[in-house]
Amino acid sequence: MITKVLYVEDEPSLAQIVSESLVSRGFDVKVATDGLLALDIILKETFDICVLDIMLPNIDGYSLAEKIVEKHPHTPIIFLTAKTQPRDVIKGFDSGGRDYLRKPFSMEELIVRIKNLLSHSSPQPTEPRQYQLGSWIYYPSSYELSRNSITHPLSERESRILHMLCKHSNDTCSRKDILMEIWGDDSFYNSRNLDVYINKLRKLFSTEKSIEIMTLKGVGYIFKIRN
Amino acid sequence: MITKVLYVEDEPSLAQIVSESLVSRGFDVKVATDGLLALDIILKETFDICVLDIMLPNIDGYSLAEKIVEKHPHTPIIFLTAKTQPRDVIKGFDSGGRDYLRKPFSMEELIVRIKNLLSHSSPQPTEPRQYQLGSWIYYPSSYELSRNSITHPLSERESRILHMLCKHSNDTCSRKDILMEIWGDDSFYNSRNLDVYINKLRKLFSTEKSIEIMTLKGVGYIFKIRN
DNA sequence: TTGATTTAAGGTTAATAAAGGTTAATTGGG
DNA sequence: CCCAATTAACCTTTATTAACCTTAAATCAA
Repeated sequence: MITKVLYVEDEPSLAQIVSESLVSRGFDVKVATDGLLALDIILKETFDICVLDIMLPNIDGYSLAEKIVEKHPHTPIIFLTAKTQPRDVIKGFDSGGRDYLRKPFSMEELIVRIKNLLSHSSPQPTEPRQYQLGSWIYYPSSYELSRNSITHPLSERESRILHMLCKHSNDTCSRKDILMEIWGDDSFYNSRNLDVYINKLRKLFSTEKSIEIMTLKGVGYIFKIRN
Repeated sequence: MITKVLYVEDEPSLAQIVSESLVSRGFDVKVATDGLLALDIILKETFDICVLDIMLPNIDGYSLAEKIVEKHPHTPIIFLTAKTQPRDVIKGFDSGGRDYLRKPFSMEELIVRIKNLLSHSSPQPTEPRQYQLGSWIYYPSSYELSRNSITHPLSERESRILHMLCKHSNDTCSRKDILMEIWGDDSFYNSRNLDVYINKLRKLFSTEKSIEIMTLKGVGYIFKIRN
């Protein structure tokens, strides 16, 4: 498989030479020349690895790294920068970087470090397009459940909550995380809103012996799927 | 858990200062001053991470790295060396290194790179997924006990306390540790809360002759499992 | 030294508080 | 008006606190 690299560097001549060099070695490189542009790209596309300069227009590399980790925790990030102080290196690792290479650098070294990270980073767990939930099949993208060629549409809330439970099936899914993810706010903590949806989902799966939404009081839920 | 570091460096003054610095940060450091000695050590002991100089008496760091990878493929290796040429770096990664730091280096940077490798390459010591407790089987991840195909769900508190007892079965488990682990606070020391749960667990296992939660007054509990 | 007494640690049970469940009514945007 | 989303009212379960009891180690008296 071809490796997709996001390379963020604001100095055009450097950007071009490094990018060409990576392409010539078989990488599929996307170059962004400023932080805000890079942010747009990472929200839309996924990459196998990101190579970031730190001093960038609009958003610095550290903040960019944090955003990347937030969205794709398994994508390794290498900083490539003229900042050579230990505290910069530490900041780089703290913001989620997995390697830090000082300018000037050798292209050979960059390549070998990229390969090192790629070969030792856990492969991105690819998100399934559908989930087998007992006798139902759940399609998150179309907000529906189907069984024996009949489909049951889910509302937006129902589907997003179910999707979140599916992504963490057989593992704890905290009430707070669900509230933050679905409503972007956990001051809902006292509201019964989430409970209403859990109740709906439980009713939906009430006939499925292998499916259970278990409550962990004070913590959250476990969506149990037995085989 | 304390992190065991093997540090191989033939220059005594550097070896001492780096080793002291690692120890002061809570690492358990073993220093070897030549390659052959280091080889002996890695054949007998296991480490969480190895930090290697390259130019060493008897066996060079690259060969040592290869030996380490052969025996413990998951133990990350950092090279720490005065050799600064790109081809040396490449050789380092080729021989199984996972990072390469040039001398002179900052102690802070070494620490942060060690932590980075440890946090991204830990094949966690696999913990049992189930425990045989008399005629019950306990599944910590699903918060349930099962016996003869009937399952008994445990509440969050019940399960976490039982899990902790299981992890230390036939060994003392201090009251304070349980309070800290479950409630994150041992000012509960005077509260009867933990006792209430111990009481529930005892009732659960009251019919099991081979299981006993024994009290060590002023200390804690021993969860005895006889075979 | 020995047996009684004190006392701190833990055990037991019930009551209370907090978190969550359920159902129905209300809200608010197409 | 319709329907998903939310709020409200009330119910159930689990966690915590309270009150009182038991036990065993430590202290004390003879």
